[in-house]
Amino acid sequence: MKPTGRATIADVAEAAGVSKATVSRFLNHRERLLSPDIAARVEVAIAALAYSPSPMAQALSHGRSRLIGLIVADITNPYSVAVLRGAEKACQDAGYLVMLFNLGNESEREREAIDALAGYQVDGFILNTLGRGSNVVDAVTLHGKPAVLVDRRHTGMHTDFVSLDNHAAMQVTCGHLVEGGYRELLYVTEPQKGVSSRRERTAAFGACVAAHEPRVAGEVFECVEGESDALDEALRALRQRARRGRRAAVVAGNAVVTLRIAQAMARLGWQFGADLGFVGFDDPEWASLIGPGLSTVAQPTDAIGRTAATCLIERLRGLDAAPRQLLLPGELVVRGSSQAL
Amino acid sequence: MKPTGRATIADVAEAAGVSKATVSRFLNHRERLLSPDIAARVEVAIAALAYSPSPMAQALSHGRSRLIGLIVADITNPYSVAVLRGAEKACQDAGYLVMLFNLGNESEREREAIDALAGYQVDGFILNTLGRGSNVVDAVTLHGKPAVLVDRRHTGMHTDFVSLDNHAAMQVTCGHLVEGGYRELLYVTEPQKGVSSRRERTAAFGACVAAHEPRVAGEVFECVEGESDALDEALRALRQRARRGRRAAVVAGNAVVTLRIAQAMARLGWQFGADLGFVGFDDPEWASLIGPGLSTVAQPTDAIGRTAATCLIERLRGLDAAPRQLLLPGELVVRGSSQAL
DNA sequence: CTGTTAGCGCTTTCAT
DNA sequence: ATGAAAGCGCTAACAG
Repeated sequence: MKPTGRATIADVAEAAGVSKATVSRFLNHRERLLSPDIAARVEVAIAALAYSPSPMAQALSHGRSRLIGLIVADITNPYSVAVLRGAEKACQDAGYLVMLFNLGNESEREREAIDALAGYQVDGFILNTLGRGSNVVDAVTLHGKPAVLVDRRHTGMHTDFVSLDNHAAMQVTCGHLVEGGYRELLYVTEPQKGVSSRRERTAAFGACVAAHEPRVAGEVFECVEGESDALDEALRALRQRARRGRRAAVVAGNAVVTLRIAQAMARLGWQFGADLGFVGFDDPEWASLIGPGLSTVAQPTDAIGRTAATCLIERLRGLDAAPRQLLLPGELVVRGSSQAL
Repeated sequence: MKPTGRATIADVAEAAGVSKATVSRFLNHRERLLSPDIAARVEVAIAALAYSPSPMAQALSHGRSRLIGLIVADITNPYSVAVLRGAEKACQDAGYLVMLFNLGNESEREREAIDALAGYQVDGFILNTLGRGSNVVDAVTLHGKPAVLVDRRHTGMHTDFVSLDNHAAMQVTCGHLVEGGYRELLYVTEPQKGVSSRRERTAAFGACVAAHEPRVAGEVFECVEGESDALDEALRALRQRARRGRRAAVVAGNAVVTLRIAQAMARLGWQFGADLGFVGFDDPEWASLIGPGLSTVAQPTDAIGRTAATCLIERLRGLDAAPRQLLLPGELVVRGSSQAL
């Protein structure tokens, strides 16, 4: 047995009585430039030896790895995982394997991640990263590989971009609340910093409120990790404002915030819907379990991941169009927490 | 510019005025067999060219890839993700990269996954797979790579194994319930099939009940996906039995079942604790939000992943001990759903 | 100590 | 249509 235990292209060549080049041609150009009888002999030999080519060697020689590098800001985030899942599926279907790099929320590691992945000759990148310092731009373009951004834009980055249609989703959400009689709205987001999705959603919220003014009033609260007192206070203030017949509702900017608000309400002993309207972004599995049910904006995470992978693979196959923006629609799932009066 | 854009070992060699072999030695054997002045020259050249070796080429030549293949039965499962996270961290710390393969619950793909990963010369495997048909055994040993199993054993597989200490965890759980006055216990699990963790937990439950007999009675219910009626019925039956002063409690075998039971209770309009005691396995984020709080057995998922990776890396570094079994302790988190009377 | 030489497994001109 | 040979970037004998 060979050191690796696996048959090599040389073994197949010998078994078939042809040259390595011929076997390689059979692999890559199939029927195109091979006489049928030779092709048949090679095919038999391959089957007999259970040969399968080494992607590593192929990558080294041909420059392609059939690998896609996926960089995720925080794999703890269910949203990221859901996207990852969709992307991974699409990649596998297209014959690509995913190499995963988790930043664990340490944005400094972005560069490291890209370099590491590039070292393995990944054919392209799917990036769902922090995006504060956009040094990614250089890093990626430096390696000359195509990339697609998910959920978070990088200013000045000339690539495909896939994300929830934040503006439309927010519009539906606010519309639903206003229609249900809610007049005092509070939007809670994680600190916006440079994260584009957070800024877009916040901006969209502002626009929606503006569109309904002066019937409706809206505020934004940045919810910092660990400072739950501040959140409680913000909720209390919201409820104060609601007193004179204007129902109040809170809108959460993402899954993390949704959870924090739910925890805050539990601390305060309030009921969703009854004491305060509530719509969460992202649709956690527990949304239907809690109180009268939690209304949410569900993201098409699987489709987002899938779309991102598909975009990238199209580029890898040579598509040379202008950078695309794919905004997928969210779905407002109405449950008890935002019921009309 | 070179085709890849990156400097190669040859470039460095030329810049330093030495041979490629010397550069390679500098990389791999550092100070050992190099004269200080040459080493210095190489070091300068490397820095000047921002050279970093191609892991691909190294893998091809030296047989090592610094890659670890991680196969996961279902990345949708938060447990798997948590483990993945821990493992990925430990791998990165040790200079390894993770190649992820998600089976998406299709056990047939196990073989495909192993072969694909082996093709990329992964140095070893971390397996959290289905384990019904243990053809994995052959596949892995065939490629002659070390592997560590997480959560699920494969009978006859001669490798390290990392998991929750199911027996101890179940013992604590049942002890807690019995002490709290619960006498009619129902253990709900997904269909056991060949999955070792499910069988172990079920067996442990049986043993615990036996230890408390005849004071305590216990039953096991296999909860099939989609057949929620059957689950409702089982819960009703449990409550029937509880009537004559014997409090009843249900124990969930994993996170999926925990969720299903919570949903069933919502359907039935029952309250945890009050109407029925409840302890879940795995500690979902919503455990504290629902009703009086859901008691759970929290798994040390991060430690499990970390330990698995560490085990594997030790093997890669040459450790040649007998297969180890690392059972990590769970933690019973008591909340309102299993309160004593 | 250092350079030379051969591969690792595959693709790809360039001849034939 | 097929084979021979060079080379992808690196490591590992083998010589000096």
